[in-house]
Amino acid sequence: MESPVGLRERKKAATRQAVHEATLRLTVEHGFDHVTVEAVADAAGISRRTFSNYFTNKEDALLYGEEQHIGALVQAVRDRPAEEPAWAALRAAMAQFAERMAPPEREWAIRTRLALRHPSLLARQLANHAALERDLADAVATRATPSGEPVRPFVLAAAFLASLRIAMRIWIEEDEARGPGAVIDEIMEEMGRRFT
Amino acid sequence: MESPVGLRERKKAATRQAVHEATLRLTVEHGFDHVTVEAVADAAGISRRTFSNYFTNKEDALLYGEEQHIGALVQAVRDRPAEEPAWAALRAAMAQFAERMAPPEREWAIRTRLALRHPSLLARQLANHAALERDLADAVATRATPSGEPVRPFVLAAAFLASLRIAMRIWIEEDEARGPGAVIDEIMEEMGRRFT
DNA sequence: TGCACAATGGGCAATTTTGCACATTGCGCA
DNA sequence: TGCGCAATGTGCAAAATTGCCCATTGTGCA
Repeated sequence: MESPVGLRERKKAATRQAVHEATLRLTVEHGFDHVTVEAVADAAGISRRTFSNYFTNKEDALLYGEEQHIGALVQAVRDRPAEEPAWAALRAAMAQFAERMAPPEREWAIRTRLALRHPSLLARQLANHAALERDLADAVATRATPSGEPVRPFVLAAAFLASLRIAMRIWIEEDEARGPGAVIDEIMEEMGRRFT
Repeated sequence: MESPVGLRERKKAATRQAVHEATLRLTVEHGFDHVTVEAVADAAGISRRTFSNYFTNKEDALLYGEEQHIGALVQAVRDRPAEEPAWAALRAAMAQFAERMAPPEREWAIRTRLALRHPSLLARQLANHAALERDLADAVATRATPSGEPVRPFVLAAAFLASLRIAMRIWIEEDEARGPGAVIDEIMEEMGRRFT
């Protein structure tokens, strides 16, 4: 499945991930402004200087995970069989993508959202989101849709991402003890009726 | 208490310790001859080449822990108050030395002893033991003893180490659920009556 | 208002780790 | 008995990490 990556690259990836996670954890715990690069470096077991070798600043380190997820999701869509209809491909990619990551905990999800709501991060997140929407539209552009107008892929991608956001919001707000995947399924199902 | 060691040195020490522990664990599990340097390096998360940067061979890596303990014990004796009598210093050093390391588990101790009983290790262990005896004798040479003949320090050190070996043997063989420290105390007490 | 100071970004050299090549050694098996 | 091969030790260059440096920026306090 994976290409035979050497020790060097594996360690680099592990360090990058560790730095990202340390940044996220400390930010959720203390707030973005109260976390220093030095504290992150300490938590990740590297020097402050080495932090700079991996990320140019805290924002990069913090959003790295999200950007990874975005890339992975887009790739998952691209990897779906070419003949699969657009909406089905999006849902299937989401499903196999979701099962690859640890099930998020409600409390943590809430705190993370709060932590990420920070001025110096918003612009970047907006841009990421736009890029994701564009890439998803790209990835399903050649697939079958109910009617098949040229503009449709963008609408599809937007609807898909909107469903995702809505599902997360509902999951966070509701009391039921079900995972986010279940809510996502529900909303996707509802939204999907309009696009299949 | 500790000198302000930098990140670099701390990491080096950690790696060296990790390599040693990986060597010990794999040796106990599979036997000295069935453990390759490569396997040790993998288990320690470093490359085979880096192993060579820390130890010249498996023997070194395996006996590193023991040699560390030896050094620590000798140092502990040296750190005792100068006016403390010889045997008391040895016992006190042993006590404070023992409480610094994790309480060994019987099964593990047995396996370790067996694993270390290997031709290519024996000579080195003998030498280490002799050195320890010499260093301990040195460390108590200036201290008060019951009669104070010049040769006495060597006898003292030998008796001390013999007590240690006997205590370990008894501890390994007996069924009682007490730690090795208790047995050591008992034997030291008995042996000590002849030297105080 | 201006200064002291912490945080940061990045240049640079020293040190460490890695990957690779090559020679040597010891052992099992044809 | 001799060959094939895995394991090992080591030289070397590339890459990564660290420590130390200094300039810049932002902030709180005198």
